[in-house]
Order: sequence, then structure tokens, then C-alpha cells
Amino acid sequence: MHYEELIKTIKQRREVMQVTQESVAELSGVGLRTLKQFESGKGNPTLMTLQKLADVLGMEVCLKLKNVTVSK
Amino acid sequence: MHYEELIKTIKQRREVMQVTQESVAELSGVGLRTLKQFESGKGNPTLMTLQKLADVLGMEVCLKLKNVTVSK
DNA sequence: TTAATTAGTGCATCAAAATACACTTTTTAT
DNA sequence: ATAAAAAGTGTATTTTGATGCACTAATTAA
Repeated sequence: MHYEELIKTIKQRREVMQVTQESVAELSGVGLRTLKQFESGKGNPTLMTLQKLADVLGMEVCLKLKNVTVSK
Repeated sequence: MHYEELIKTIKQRREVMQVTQESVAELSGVGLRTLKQFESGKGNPTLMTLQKLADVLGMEVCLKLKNVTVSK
């Protein structure tokens, strides 16, 4: 997932859960300003910030292998 | 994945690929010092740093829904 | 064993992330 | 239409991430 995709995922998930940025900020312990900036596509959050947000949204950060094309 | 798990994943992947921290640092554009700190469990990388590392290791950062237990 | 390579750390600097406050804009609901 | 709620931004401060250099520790190979 590229950066924009990660942002969109967080934002959409929050909207699906129908919680405000304010609530997510409080619940996650991430500053409201930080969340606002993140969702509006600015900044470059730390892994910890991303994990805190993902956590309260019932998600998790993971690493997965990309598709490896094997030429025949 | 928890923080430690993410670190371990990166480190193991690098070892499987048999590349040194120095190589990964150069290839990814991440400072060697930064990578060293990350792999030794210190610090809190930015999403961009994590993505650069994942990228050269043929991986990607993603967000996924945690298992949601639905009570019946 | 020991020389060479790779990994980890102390210290210092610079840039940027996190944060708060106050204000504007946009969206939503009445 | 308009009031209320939610989202976005400017400015400023504090904290901390990213980085380099130089050095130590650990690992690996000859």
C-alpha cells in the first residue's frame, strides 16, 4: 500500500465506524492535530502513531511480501 | 503486527536476501544509522522510512482488519 | 587465532513529527 | 437558510526522528 492508500484506508475505516477525528484522537492518544494532518494527506507519521490509530480502528499495521514475478 | 514483529520481519527478510545493512541503507536511501537503530529495536521510524526499507526488501506496508469476533 | 566484515552505540546536529491554541472552511442536520 | 458539528489550517513550541562520524562489539571467514 502506498502512502495515499494507507491514509485513505484509515480515513474510510473511521468513517465506517462513524467516529469523529476527535474521538479517535482521544481514544488512541494521538494528538488531534496530528490526526487531522495525517488524514488530510500531510506529514509523515511515525510507526507508533500509525499503530495507535490502526489499533483503535480495529486494524493493524503489517508487512507482506510483494508479488514476486517468476519468469518462466 | 506489533513493533517487535515488524522489526524482526524486516531483519529476517534482509538476512534471507543476504544483504548487509549497508547495502539496504544505500539501496533504500535510508541512513545507515537509522537502519541500525531500527533493527536493534530502538527508535520509532517514520512511515516513509519503513516504506523505503520494505520496498527494497520486496515487501510492502499494509493495514488490515483485525479479527473481529462476532458473538452469536 | 586472528584478520576482515558486519552490526551496534555515544555524541552531536538538523530537520521534521507531535502537539496545542485559535481560527476558517466545510459538512450535516434542523 | 442557518445553527451546530466536524474537518482543515496558520503559527509556534517541544520533542524526537534521521543522519554522520568515530569507535566498540560481535560475527564470519581464512
